[in-house]
Amino acid sequence: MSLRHALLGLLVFRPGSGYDLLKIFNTSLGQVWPARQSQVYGELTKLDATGLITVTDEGPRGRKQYALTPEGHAEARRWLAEREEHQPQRNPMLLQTFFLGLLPPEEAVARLLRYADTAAREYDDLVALRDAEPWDRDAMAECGRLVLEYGLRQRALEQEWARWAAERLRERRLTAPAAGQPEIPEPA
Amino acid sequence: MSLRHALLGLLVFRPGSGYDLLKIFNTSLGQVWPARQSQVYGELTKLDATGLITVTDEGPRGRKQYALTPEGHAEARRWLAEREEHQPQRNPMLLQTFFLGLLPPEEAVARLLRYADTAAREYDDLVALRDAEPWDRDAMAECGRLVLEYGLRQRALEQEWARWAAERLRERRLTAPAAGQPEIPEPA
DNA sequence: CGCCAACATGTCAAGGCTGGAATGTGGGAT
DNA sequence: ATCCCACATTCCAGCCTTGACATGTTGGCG
Repeated sequence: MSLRHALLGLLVFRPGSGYDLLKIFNTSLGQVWPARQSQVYGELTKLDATGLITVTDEGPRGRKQYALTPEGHAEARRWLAEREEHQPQRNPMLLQTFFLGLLPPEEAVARLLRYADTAAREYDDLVALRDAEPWDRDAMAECGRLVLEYGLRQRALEQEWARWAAERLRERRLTAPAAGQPEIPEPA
Repeated sequence: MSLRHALLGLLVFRPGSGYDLLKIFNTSLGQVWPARQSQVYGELTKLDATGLITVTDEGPRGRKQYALTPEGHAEARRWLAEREEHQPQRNPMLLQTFFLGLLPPEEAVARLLRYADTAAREYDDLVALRDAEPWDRDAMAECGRLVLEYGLRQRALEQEWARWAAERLRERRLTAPAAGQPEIPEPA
């Protein structure tokens, strides 16, 4: 339930409307904590009802500007101090990798190499982003830079790993031909 | 909705009961796709209702052994061939990192160094696992090894990144004292 | 002046996931 | 013979998330 805390965190910096917050989710924050429109508006309503945030201003198109209440500020502080133990992440790519042995070896290798390519492309995108943005505007940008760096390294890792895995599978195919296990071949 | 496919994938190798499958989720598979008991049993029931799996044997304590039907096999094949685009992962650690600028610098640095320590410990655990297991039993173990390697590299990355980030924050604290942004200090 | 892209919010059904509770059986160790 | 742990399943309330649909406004450009 950390969407709540992401919103509170953003509101510490400055008050904003659902629309404002949403824009942040669609760019930077969404890279580490995706959230849809309906979810953001819904959560804001709840947060308001709970008294953690409050409407401080109403603008043109029914715009409602939210800001933290003292309770909200306290909750943000509490959350930030808290240690969240990190549980395993759901990773579709690794899930498929787990079952890659069910594909014919050439296909499995090809798949891994495609992963590598994708990662390489994403890496380049992030590099471009890194070089385009001014990262010393404020504390949030400062930390955004840290998170971006993580993404960068992650993509590099993904690429190297996928190439390593492909190589390993290829070798295995040559030395140990058939491990006598079920496969999923082409459909008849 | 990939829990469904994880189950189908496992059942390609050998038939099994909910209990059997659950054990796999609690160890290897759960590292890339966590699932609780209630979810596994629920999904098996649905899968059975859909006709993708079927009960092939009933054992002692109401044990039901499931196996793939031809449709289930086809669906597993379909899924494995499919390219799932990977959307951003929710990452609680990075979410907190994003807001680390709200903490006093020393605390932020300490936090990052704790992340590094955790990652280091997890790394060691995975190394132990790597050296304990025989990874050439079958195709599933083979690929499990690939996934483990990913976890290994991931932990190494996390550690290095966290140290890098801590160092960067520390430097910044010395050169550019206050960025004139809101902070969350100690409670009064 | 008219139009459109951006602004701005609300609502809902359906499905996924969590966490807990409830229930009962059987094999092996003592 | 007994006991206990591992085996084994079912159900549920409640929250989170997704993906749509629905609706209306306004500032600025041509």
